[in-house]
Amino acid sequence: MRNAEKETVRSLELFSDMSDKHFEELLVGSFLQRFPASVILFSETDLTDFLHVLIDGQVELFASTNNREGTMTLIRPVATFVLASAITDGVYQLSARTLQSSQILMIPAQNIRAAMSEDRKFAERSVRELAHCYHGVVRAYKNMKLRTAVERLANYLLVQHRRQGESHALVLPVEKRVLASMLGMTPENLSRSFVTLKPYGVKVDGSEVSITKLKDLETLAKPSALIDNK
Amino acid sequence: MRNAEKETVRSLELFSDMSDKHFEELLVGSFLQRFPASVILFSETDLTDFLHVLIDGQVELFASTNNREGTMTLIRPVATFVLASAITDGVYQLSARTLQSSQILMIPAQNIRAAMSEDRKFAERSVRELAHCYHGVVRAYKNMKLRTAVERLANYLLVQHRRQGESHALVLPVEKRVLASMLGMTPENLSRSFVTLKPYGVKVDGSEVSITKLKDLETLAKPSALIDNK
DNA sequence: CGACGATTTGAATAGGATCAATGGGAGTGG
DNA sequence: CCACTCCCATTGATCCTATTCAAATCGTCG
Repeated sequence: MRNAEKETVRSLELFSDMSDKHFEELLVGSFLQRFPASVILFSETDLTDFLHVLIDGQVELFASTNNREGTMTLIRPVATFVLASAITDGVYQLSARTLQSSQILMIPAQNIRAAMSEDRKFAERSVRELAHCYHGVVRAYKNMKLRTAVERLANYLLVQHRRQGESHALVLPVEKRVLASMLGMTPENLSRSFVTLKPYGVKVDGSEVSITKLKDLETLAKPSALIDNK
Repeated sequence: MRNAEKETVRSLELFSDMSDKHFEELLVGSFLQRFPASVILFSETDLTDFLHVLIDGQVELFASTNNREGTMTLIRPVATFVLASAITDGVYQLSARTLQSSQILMIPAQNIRAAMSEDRKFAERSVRELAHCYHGVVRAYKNMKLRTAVERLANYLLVQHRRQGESHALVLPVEKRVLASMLGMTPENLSRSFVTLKPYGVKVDGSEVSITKLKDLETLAKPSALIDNK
C-alpha cells in the first residue's frame, strides 16, 4: 500500500484523529485490492470480515429477497462502507458489487472493534459516523415513503444539479438501470418519468441531462431540507 | 425521579456499564414527565434538545413532507429514541407523538455528548446502539422497497405472532390507521389487505387477529431473516 | 343520547409493473 | 475496420396495485 492511498484513508474523518500507532495497528491484515466492474464483493448473508474503504471507483449496495433486488445506496470515493456491520459482528445485511473498476481497502472487522475499545477518539468518531449513516438511511426511507417516483427523480436531478455546480447540464453518474433501482422503480418507469419531466424543462440525451426551467422543476419536486440536503 | 424508574433506565444496555458517577451527571437537568396521548413531543425541524427515554406508554416517530405524513417507527418501552440526533446536535429529523399516555425521561442532549467523550464504555455502547438502529432502518427500508403492501402486512402479522408467544390469536398493538401508515399504505388499503389474507387463514375482529393457517401465510409472506428478525 | 373519529366497503382513478418489441451503443472477434 | 452480439434504453399495450373520493357502519367517549 503506497503512502498516497494510506494518507487518503487517514484523512477520512473517521480515522482523522486516531493516534498513528492505532492507525497502523488497524491496517495489520488489511489489504488494498483493485476489482473490475460488476464484481460481487460480498453478499448480505455473509459474515462481516472487513470494513471496506472505497478509494476509487464506484460501489453499489443492494438487497435481495424473494427474487427481487433493489439498490439501497451508491458509494462514491473516498468513503467507508458497512461500518455498522463491522461493529455488530454479524452478517453484512447488504450485498455489494462494483459498478466500475474499483480500488478498495479492506480492513479486518476485528481490528475495527479492537480500535473501538482502545482508542477513545476513534470510538467518538465512529459514533458520529454512524449517526450520519443512520440519518442517511432515514432520509432514503422518507424519500421512498413520502414521494412518488416522479418526485424522487425530480429531487434526484435537483441534488445532482447542485452537486455538479448548478451548471446548465449534469451527467448521470450511473447507468439508468441502476438509477431506476436506486429510485425504487423499473427502468421502463424511469424512462417514462423522464418524459413526464420534459414539460418541466428536463432534457435527456444519454447520460446528459439539462435543466432549463429550474423553478418549474422545483415546484414539482418540492425539495425538503430534511430529505435532500447533505 | 424515583429509584424504580432510575433503575429501569440504568439497566438499558446503552447505560448499563457506565460508571455511577457519569450516570448521575447524565441525569443533571433531565426530567421525567408524563404526557397524555396524542401529544407532539417534538417536530422533525426542531433542534435536538433531549435524548428521550420511553419508560411507559407508546410513541410514534413520523415524518412529513408536502402535506404527506408517514410513520417511520413505533417506540415501545423501555427504549431510548433519537440518539443519533442527540449526537449530531442538529435537528431531530423525525417528529414524535405519543399514541398513549406515556412516561418519558428527557436527558439534555449535551449531557449525552459530554458523556460520550468522558466515558469510554458509554461511547462503546453508543456505537453498538447506533449500529443496531442503523440496521433497523435498513430493514425497514428493504421491507418497503422489496415487498408489496400485502406482503408487508403478512410479515408484520408473522412477527407479532412470534412476539406474542405463537398463540392462536394476537392483538394489534396500535390503531389500524397507524399500522397502515407504518406499513406504508392507506387505512382503506389495509382493510383490503386483511381481506386478501382471509384465504390464508387470517381472521380479524377489531384489534384481535387469529392465524389459522400458519404455513399458508408464511408461503405468501416469504419472511426473510434479514428483514424480519430481531 | 349524540357526536366524532375509526373502520370498512364500493367505485373510479392514478401510479407503477409487466410483457413484448424495437432501436442504439459498446465491446468482441474475425 | 466491419459485422455480430449483447445489453441498455425506449416505447406501446395491458395488467395489477394502491390511492382517492364517497358513503355507510361501528365504537367510543363525553
